[in-house]
Amino acid sequence: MDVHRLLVFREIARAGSVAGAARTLGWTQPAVSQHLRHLERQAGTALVLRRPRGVRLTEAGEVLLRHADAIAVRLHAAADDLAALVQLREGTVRLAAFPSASATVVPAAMSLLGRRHPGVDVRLREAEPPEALALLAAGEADLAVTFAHAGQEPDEQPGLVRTAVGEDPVRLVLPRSHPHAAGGDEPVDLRTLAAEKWIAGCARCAASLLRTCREAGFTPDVRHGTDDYVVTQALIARGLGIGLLPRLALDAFTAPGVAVRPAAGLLPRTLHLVHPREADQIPAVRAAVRALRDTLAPARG
Amino acid sequence: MDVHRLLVFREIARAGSVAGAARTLGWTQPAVSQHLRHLERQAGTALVLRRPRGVRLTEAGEVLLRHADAIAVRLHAAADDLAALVQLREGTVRLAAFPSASATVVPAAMSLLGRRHPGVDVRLREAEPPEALALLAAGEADLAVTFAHAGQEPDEQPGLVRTAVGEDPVRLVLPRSHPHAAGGDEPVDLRTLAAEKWIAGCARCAASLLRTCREAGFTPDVRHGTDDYVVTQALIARGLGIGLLPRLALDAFTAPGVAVRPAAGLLPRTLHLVHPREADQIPAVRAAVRALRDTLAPARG
DNA sequence: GCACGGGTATAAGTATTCCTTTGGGGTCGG
DNA sequence: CCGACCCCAAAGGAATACTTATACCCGTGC
Repeated sequence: MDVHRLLVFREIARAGSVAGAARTLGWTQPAVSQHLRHLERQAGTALVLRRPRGVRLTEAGEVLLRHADAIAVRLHAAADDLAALVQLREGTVRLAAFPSASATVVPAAMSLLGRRHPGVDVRLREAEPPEALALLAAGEADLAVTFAHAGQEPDEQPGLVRTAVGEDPVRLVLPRSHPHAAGGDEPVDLRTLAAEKWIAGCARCAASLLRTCREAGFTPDVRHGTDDYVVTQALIARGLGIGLLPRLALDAFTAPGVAVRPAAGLLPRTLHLVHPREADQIPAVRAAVRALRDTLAPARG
Repeated sequence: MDVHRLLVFREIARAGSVAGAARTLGWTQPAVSQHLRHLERQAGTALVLRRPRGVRLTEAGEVLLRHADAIAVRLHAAADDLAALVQLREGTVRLAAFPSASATVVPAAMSLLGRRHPGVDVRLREAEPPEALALLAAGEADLAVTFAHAGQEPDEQPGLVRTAVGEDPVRLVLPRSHPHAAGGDEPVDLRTLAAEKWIAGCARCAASLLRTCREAGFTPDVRHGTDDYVVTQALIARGLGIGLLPRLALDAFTAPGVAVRPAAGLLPRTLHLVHPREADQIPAVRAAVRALRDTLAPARG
C-alpha cells in the first residue's frame, strides 16, 4: 500500500475526476491515471467507477478515502509541529553550567532567550565541567557551559564540539586586613606572597594555582581546598589563607571581609560552550548558543 | 514532508540506528542515510544525534516519530479493511431485479451467496428492467437482473455491460375451462387461438405478444394489460382472456384456476446480468454475479 | 449526423529519483 | 593497534515517475 498513491487517490476523490486531480496537482492526466491503476492493482479491487463526467468511488474507495484523509491530517500536524520547533515557537534546551556561571551570565542569557523566543523552555542543571560533559555524552543535556584554565587542555570528548566564548580573568583574594588589601587596580607581585597560606579550588583550579606560583618562582603552601567560592571567601575573610578566584565567582558573590586585587601573571580561564556535534542543527540549541554568546561577549577580555 | 521518508525514519527510530533500519528494510546503509538526510533538510532541524553505537532522537525526532507511528497504524488499518473487502469477509451489493426473478432465482442466489460469503451483505430492490438500468446509471445499484424478449434489442446504456445468463421460456396460460386446457406437453398451435381475447403484460411483453401472433398469422385482440403476473392469472382464471407468461413468473405463482401449456412459436425471453463496466473488478459484485450465474445455469434452455 | 469538449486509458520516451557501490572518518573493545 | 561497527559522501546503474502522443467513450450542440 503506497502512501503517495493514497494521497493522489485522495485528490482524485476530492476533485471527482482523474483530470481534476491532475490539475490540482499540476501534473498531466495520465500520471494520475497510472497512480490510480497501480493503487487498484495493489488493492485488488476497483476503487472508482469511471463515469462520463468523472469517477465515482466504490465501497472500497470510500473506505480507503477515510484512511487517506486521516493520514493527510496527521501529515499536516507533523509539519505544523516541526514548524513550531523550527520557528522556535516551542522547544526545550537542557543546559548544564558550572556554578559561578549559573549564578551570573547563564540567568542573564536565559532571560535574553526568553525575551527573544518566549516559547522556548530552558532547563538548567548545575554541573562542574567534567560532569557537564558526562551529561552531554549521556544525552541528558543539550548544551554545556564549561571552562578551562589557561594552559590546560580541556578533555576532548568524542562527538562533542567546543567553542570558546570568552575569558574570565582570575583575581587575587585577600583578607581585608592583609597588607596588600589596599592598592586598587595596581597588579600585585605574586612573589611577595610566597610565604602565605593558600586555599585551592577544584582539582583543575588547584593545578592552575600551582602552575602560576611555580612560574612566579615558588611553591604555594596549600592548606585548604574547596570548590565553593563562598566557602573560599569565608576562610579568607577569617584570615585562614589567601586564594585566587575568577571574576564570575566574585560577580556572583564577594564576601564583605575580603579584598580583591589583580596580580601579575594570573592567567584567565577560558569559557566554553560544548554540545553534541550536530546539535547546532537544532533550532532551540542554536538559539540558546546565540543568547549565551551575546551575553558573554561583553564579558570577553 | 515526504511520507515514505517518514516511514523510513520510523524504522530508524525503531532500530536505533541507520544501519539497523537498513537491515530490516533489506537496503544498504547509505540508502537509509540519504533518506534521513533529505528528511532533516526538509524538516529544517536535526532529527537524530549520531552517537557511537547508533542514533538518538532529538526532540523534533520524537515529535515526528509519534506522527509517523500514527500514520503507519492508519496504513495498516487501510490494508486490513481492503483485504476484508477483497476476501469477501465484508462488502455490500445493491441488486436490482425484476419481480418474477426477485421471487424465484434471486432469493436462491442470495442464499447461495450468503452461504459462500457470510460477510457479504446483499440489498435487493425490485425494479423492471428500464428502472433497473436507471438505478445502475445513477449509481444506486451495483448489479441488475433484467430480461429481453427474443427479437427485441435491449436498450444499450453506455458504460454498462450486459451478459446473457439464461433463457426463460414463455408459456400459454388458459382458463382451466378452456378447450385447450388439457393436452399436457403437446405444443398448442397458436393459430387456433386467433379469436381469443388476450391479456398483455408490460410494454415490451405486449410487443412480444403482438410479434408472436403476427408470425402466427393473426393480430391478437388485447383486452387488458397488466405487469402483474398474479393479476394476469386472476383475469385468466375468471375467463376474461388468455395470455402468455414466462416460466419464472409461473414458478413464482400459478393460480389454481389456470392451465399452462407450451405453444409452437413462443420465443423465450433472455435473462441478463447488467453492471457498470468495471464493476466486475469489485469482489462483492463478482461474487454476486457468480452466485446468480450458478443459480440460473440449471434454468438455462 | 458529425465535430467538439469533457472524460477515460494505453504505449513509449525522457527525467528524475532511488538504491547500490565504493571509499573514508570516527569510536569502542580485544 | 587492529577489527568491528557505526556514520557520511560521491558516483553510477536501475527502477520509478511523469510527459508526450494517441485512441476510445460519452454527452452536447451546430
